[in-house]
Amino acid sequence: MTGTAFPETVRDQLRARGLRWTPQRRLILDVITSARGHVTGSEFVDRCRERDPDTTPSTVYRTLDVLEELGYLAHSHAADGREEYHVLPVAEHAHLHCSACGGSWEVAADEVGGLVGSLRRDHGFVVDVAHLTIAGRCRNCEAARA
Amino acid sequence: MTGTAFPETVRDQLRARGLRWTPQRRLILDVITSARGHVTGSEFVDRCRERDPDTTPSTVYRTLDVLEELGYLAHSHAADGREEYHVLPVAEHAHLHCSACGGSWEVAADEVGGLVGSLRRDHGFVVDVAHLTIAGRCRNCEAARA
DNA sequence: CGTGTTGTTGCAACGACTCGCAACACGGTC
DNA sequence: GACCGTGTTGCGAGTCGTTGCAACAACACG
Ligand SMILES: [Mn+2]
Ligand SMILES: [Mn+2]
Ligand SMILES: [Zn+2]
Ligand SMILES: [Zn+2]
Repeated sequence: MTGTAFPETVRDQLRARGLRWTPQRRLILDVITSARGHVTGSEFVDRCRERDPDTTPSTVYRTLDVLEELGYLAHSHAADGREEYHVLPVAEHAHLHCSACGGSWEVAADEVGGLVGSLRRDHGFVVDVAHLTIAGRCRNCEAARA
Repeated sequence: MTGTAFPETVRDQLRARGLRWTPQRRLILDVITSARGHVTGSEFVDRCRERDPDTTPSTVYRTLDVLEELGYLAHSHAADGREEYHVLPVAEHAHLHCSACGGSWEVAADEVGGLVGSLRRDHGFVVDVAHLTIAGRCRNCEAARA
């Protein structure tokens, strides 16, 4: 026996909350299912348009918002402020962005655990780790600066 | 005797690099001089327009870029990805943004020193602290969630 | 002071979202 | 299967920047 497929799980989750299952949402779920790693908002729009040229950006962005509220996605921002989405469930992580080469890396949640703990202790502030993007220079670019 | 005024210092810095001192840059420097705390890019455009209605956005944004390269400004991004500028020289700091109430706080550079050190040690990554924005929930909003 | 080089400006078009609103359609009900 | 209430879509307009390009002007030089 196999478990329920991902899109069907989401469908049931939506309906359980009084939300609707539509062809547009179905398409976006298919795109998510075949995605790996980070995908920007506009890349989602492009990928949806490949399968349905009538895709509207606002519908895509609104659906991504809904799916994020349901916990199926998390977004962060690249160094230029643009959105990047991550499909869940995966290990929670933050991001490193090199402003010199544009490269991007993931950082495990426990690597920023010290900071998360001290901000909570000293300021009562609860960090959203998945949204955290740290800009700077990667090892190679820093070395190349010599 | 008084030191050289801020705009004149910048003027000399620009000329020393083969860059030019223009009325538009002079105006932006005046706006910066009378600014306190965080100012977004579009707020800069608005404030310039108050003094000169002919101000063009692209000129403002390009000048802010130049001044950041010279080290007179630093920008970070609010939780929605929009730009925020800081006038320097001030103590280097990172930012906390509450995604519930929209509030914003500064975090001293040494409060994130542990993370900066471990990322450098473990990944060779050099963090740009001034660009760092940490999103989450502030003490009040976290308490109110109960 | 003209003159020429080259950095800058203004403009228009574009990219990445965001929002209000009216038409539409999902899906629970009879 | 028709009906209906409410969530959703598509659209147009708007916001916040970014970029290519031609006209312009700062300023070094003779
Ligand atoms: Mn940035
Ligand atoms: Mn965000
Ligand atoms: Zn790099
Ligand atoms: Zn708050």
